[in-house]
Amino acid sequence: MSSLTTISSGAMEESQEVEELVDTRLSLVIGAASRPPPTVLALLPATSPENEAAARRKRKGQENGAGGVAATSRQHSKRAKTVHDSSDVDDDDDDGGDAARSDGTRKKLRLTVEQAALLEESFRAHNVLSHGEKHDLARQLGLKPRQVEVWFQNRRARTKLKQTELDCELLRRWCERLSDDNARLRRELAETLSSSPAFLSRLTMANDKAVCSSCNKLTSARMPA
DNA sequence: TGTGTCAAGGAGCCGC
DNA sequence: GCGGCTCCTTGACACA
Repeated sequence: MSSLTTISSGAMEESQEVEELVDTRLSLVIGAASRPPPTVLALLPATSPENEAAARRKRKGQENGAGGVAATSRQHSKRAKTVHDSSDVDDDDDDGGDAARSDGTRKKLRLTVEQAALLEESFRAHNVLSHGEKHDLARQLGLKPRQVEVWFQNRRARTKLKQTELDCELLRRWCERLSDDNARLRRELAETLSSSPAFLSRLTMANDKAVCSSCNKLTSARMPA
């Protein structure tokens, strides 16, 4: 008798390794029960334009050395714009907000409870402001439009950070669960195989595989071309 | 005094 | 080319 128990081709079309079959097929069954939450799935591609842009920036930053950013004509034009931006706040002269002090240091603006509450409320309504909304809100709050804009930008960043933390946690739990399931199924399979040779034959037959009689492992039944 | 939080500055990207 | 966005960083401030 050969060391390989050859089994004829079965009905299954797939020609994956049986071990793969055990790993993936069974995991998929588990997967159906322990699928990652939608938010995590949405996160998985990790190739959103934003992420890619960030990665590009990071790479570029590294190329230019930590912190040292090459001065390009683009930067110069942007700098000019930024200067304009901070003064775009045409309206609302200095209300003490972020005004620089005479010694060059800047005074930190602390929003009042009322201001923060109103900002939160409008953020919940919609997290991006139109030009008009920004100015209206600024007038209501007695702040500069630029300050309202900055608050929304920072608020969006905080929201995103929170969501990322949440997704990481969900992903971590999902991985743990998959590992547990995988280990359990491996145990169950080993038990089944050792207690039921007939089952093993059916399994291998279905996948055109053979069982090595010495090590009991599954291998391809086909001869190399 | 060390640390966390948060408003603001600045660079770079993208869409119009 | 401009405006608005994100990301990263900085600096002021509160608090243990």
